[in-house]
Amino acid sequence: MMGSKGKILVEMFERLLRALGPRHWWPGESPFEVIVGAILTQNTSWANVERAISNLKKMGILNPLGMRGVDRDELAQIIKPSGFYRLKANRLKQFVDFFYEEFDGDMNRMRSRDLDSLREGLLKVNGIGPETADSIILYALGKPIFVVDAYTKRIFFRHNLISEKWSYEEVQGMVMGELGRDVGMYNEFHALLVFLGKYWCRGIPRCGGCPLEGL
DNA sequence: GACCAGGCACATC
DNA sequence: GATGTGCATGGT
Repeated sequence: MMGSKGKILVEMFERLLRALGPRHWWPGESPFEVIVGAILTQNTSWANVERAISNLKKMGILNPLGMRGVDRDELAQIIKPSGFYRLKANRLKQFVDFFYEEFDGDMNRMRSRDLDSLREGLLKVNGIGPETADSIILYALGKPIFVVDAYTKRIFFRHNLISEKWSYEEVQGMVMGELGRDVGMYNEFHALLVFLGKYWCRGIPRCGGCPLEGL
């Protein structure tokens, strides 16, 4: 039996999907590209990440072997447009090290690890926090975990589903408890919330005419 | 020129 | 556990 918050969440999801259509997330041609994007987009606009991704593709190093081979300082210059570039070059290197140590650079092997131990492992990598770990698990590996981000918190708070001070795990736990495990829905819901946050709350009008008006 | 963007680690209290 | 700060580019 679904709680009252669950009903609001479902209504929210259905309205957003109907009004905005499927978002086809995550943009990226491979799981590895999705992971790199997840790290590069930390506190950074996606437009800037796209430039960095495009540079990586041009250099032919948007793959595990290529990224392992490139020099850290050179990598930093290549991803410069994404901002925090020295920091992020380190983080990408740390992830690739982890990827080879734990999974021998094999995405299928990574995918075959169970969700909880995978999340635990990812969180130990310096530079991978809860949102990045969950984005990797959901969007690169297709496992059922709900991704929380700044937009999600803001929208849920404004619709009285959470308080402002709920932790990441509390928000995530609420959603997963109410909705049950559904990879397809988690995928679409998070994408829709980000889209709404970017192009409606900030971009175009304000609250007037918003698909969630009155909820 | 201020403010923001699909966070995270680390220092300090 | 809560709060503050550095990290850096490019768009509005």
